[in-house]
Formats: sequence, C-alpha cells, structure tokens
Amino acid sequence: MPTVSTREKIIEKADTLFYEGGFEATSFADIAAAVGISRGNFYHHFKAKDEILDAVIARRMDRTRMMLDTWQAEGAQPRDRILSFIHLLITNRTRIMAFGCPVGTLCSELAKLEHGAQHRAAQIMGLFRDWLTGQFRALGMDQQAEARAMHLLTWSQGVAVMSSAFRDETFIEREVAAITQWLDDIIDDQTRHEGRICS
Amino acid sequence: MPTVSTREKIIEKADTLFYEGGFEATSFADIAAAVGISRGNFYHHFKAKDEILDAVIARRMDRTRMMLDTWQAEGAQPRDRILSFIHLLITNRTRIMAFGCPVGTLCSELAKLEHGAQHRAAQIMGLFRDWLTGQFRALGMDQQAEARAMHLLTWSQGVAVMSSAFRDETFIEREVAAITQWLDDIIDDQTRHEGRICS
DNA sequence: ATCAGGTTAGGTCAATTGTCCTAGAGCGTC
DNA sequence: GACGCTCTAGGACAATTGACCTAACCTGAT
Repeated sequence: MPTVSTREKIIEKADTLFYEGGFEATSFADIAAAVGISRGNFYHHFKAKDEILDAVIARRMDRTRMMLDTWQAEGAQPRDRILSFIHLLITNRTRIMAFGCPVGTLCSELAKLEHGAQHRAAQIMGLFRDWLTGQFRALGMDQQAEARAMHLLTWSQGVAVMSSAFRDETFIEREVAAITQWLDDIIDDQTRHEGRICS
Repeated sequence: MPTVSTREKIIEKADTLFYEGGFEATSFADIAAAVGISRGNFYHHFKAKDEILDAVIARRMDRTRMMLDTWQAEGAQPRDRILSFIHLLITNRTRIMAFGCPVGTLCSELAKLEHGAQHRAAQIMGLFRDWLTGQFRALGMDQQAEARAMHLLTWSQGVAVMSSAFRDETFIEREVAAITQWLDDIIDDQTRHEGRICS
C-alpha cells in the first residue's frame, strides 16, 4: 500500500502543520520535509497547494463526523453527548492555548485570504452546529435548539481565542465549569417548563 | 510634515492590510504600493517587517486607549459604557464578518507563527479586559468584575469568529441582543443583592 | 551659494515560494 | 526478458520574498 500510505501521510502532516503554523505560512517544503519525501514527489500527489487544503478539509470533515458518531453512540443522554463536546476544550487545552481552535482559526485565516475554500472550512463548523442542534432538540428545546447550539459553539470559540491570547490554562477550566453550569441551568429550566405544560 | 506624514501613512496602511489580509500574507510591496511609495523608501522608515508590526500594535494600543477614554467620558453610567463596547459588534459588523476581530485574529495568527510580538498583541485585549473590569467594579461587582469582563470579551470573540465563518449578519444582531440581555440580568441581580445586604 | 540632514527612488542580493519536467527505480503482467 | 504502470528523486523555472545599498532629491540653516 505505498500509494495510499504516502498520500495519507502527506494529508496527515499537512493537517498538523496547517493547524500549528497556519495554511499560508506552511510551504510545500515544510510538508515534504515532515513526511520525508522530496518536493518533486510531492507534486505527483498534489498538483497545487489548494488541492492539499481541500484534502485536509475533507479529512477533517470525515474525522469530525466519526467523532460525532462516537459521541452519539457513547453518550447515553443528550446531556452526556453535549458534555463530550464541551470536554474537547479540556482534552485539547494545551494545543488550543498554543494554536487556537483548529476549525475556528482555519475559517478566520481563509476569510482573510479570501480563499475559495473558506466556505467548505465553515462546513466543519456546520457539522458541530447541526449535531449540537440535534442534541438540544432531543432535550425538547425545539424552537431554541439551533440558537443554543450556536451559543455553545460561540462560547467555545471565544474560549479558544481568549485562552490562546492570554495563555491561561485555569481560564479554560473555569469557562468549562461555567459552560457546564449554563447547560444544566437550561436543562433544569426546560424540564420545569415541560412540567408546567403537562400538569 | 513629510517625515511624520509618510511614516504615519505607512503605519496606517499596514494596519489596514494586516487586518484585512493578515500579517504574514502582507508583504513590503503590498504596503508600499498601498501608500504609493517605492520599496526602497520603505526601508528608510522600517528596517525590518517586525518593526512595522511593532508600530501597528503600538498604534492600535493608542487608538484603543483613546476609544476607551471616549467611552469613559461619554457614558453617564457603567451600563452605557459597557454598551458602547458591545455596540462595536454592530458598528463594525461588515468588517468583522469579512475579516474577524482585529485584535483576536492578530493574536491567533501571531500565536501560530510563534511570533515574539504575540504577547504585546494580547496586551490590546488586556486593555479591554481591564477597562471592562473597571466598569463591572463600578457596578459593585467587586469579586466577579474581572470574570465578567472576561466573559463579555470571550462572548464577543466567539461572535466575531462565528459570524465570520457563517457570514451571517442577523447572527450578530441576535447575539448583541442576547449579550445586552445578559448584561441587564446581572445588573438586576446585582441591585437585588445589594438591597438584600443593605436592608 | 553652500552645506548638512532627512527623505526618496531605483536597483541588487540571496533565499524561498509554488509550479513543473525529466529520468529512473520498483513491481506486476504478459 | 520486455512492457506498462505507479511512485520517487532531483532539479529547473519564474516569481516573490525580506533585506540592503547607493545615488539622487528636497529643504532649511548658514
């Protein structure tokens, strides 16, 4: 499996380098050196830099879908599944403090570059939005489901930016606690509201 | 005033270009062309690219301080002053949707580049944090003042990233309404709490 | 008029960029 | 063995990058 392996390794390394150093600042030579192949060989797999970006975005889409499916299967209740998402901030806190959120920073950079792939990068964010919307809808918050999914996403993106700016690890932990509190508050509010309607 | 004028024009144009296109993606030639001078002339004013970045950050610090001073003078009450900050999202919504928040995106980019100026870029964010902390403290929220300033900043940064990703103008308006609601809620909560203590 | 200082233009420099080509190595099939 | 295919290496290519130099220019003081 030499074909698939090398191509996959290129995409994997490019993914990491795009995240840690940014798309624009990462060159062909950087990726080729990281993979351990020549720059000439690189062109055999990807004719242009935009093609690597497309492949990286596609890979991130796939992996995001897989992660969401895992959370869907593992979490017994919608609250547990949403907590899986929130817990991403803790799990990846070191990398988030150093490089920000992979999705958010890519969207921001491509927006500045007026790159055509910005729309597809935003679709990764859309995956989280739609999945979270489904969770809030499962909690009975039909009308407010998407708004709350967006609020949770917005909050998370803010935490990523702020923790990266101030390099404060305790900030992430405090915010995760606050987000969890907010989640439980609206769940409590929802169950009370349902009780008022039913009874 | 040829000296100051040209140098100021360079910093001003560089500021705009760094914001709209990013620091790394903006070249000497881009700035020189925007100002209308030769590249050689450029080097007389700034020996290295990092020097322009330093000047741009210093300029943003100054202008931020001036803006905060204006808000401090214009706003009769802390609530009005905080609303001035929140209203930035509305005033600059077109540019925020296209290029994100000037402060947040610069911090993120410099973090990825592991640039030494990242710390000073974060100080601009610190100006907002400290000023907002002062406003919440003026509202009597001594212990929670900084946490609430950070929360407001975090929320705003999240709105900037999300509105830029999805290019949704109505999202900004809805979030500004939600932030305003949150502000009035904690102010109400604070006045109730004060009444309980005093009476 | 002369001179000094700050300012500007144009051009050079090595290094790096993304793109592209060619020659050949490896390997399975006929 | 001969052929075809994918994969690889090494380099060439023009364009652009940040950095730097030198020769003029302007302006005001002497």
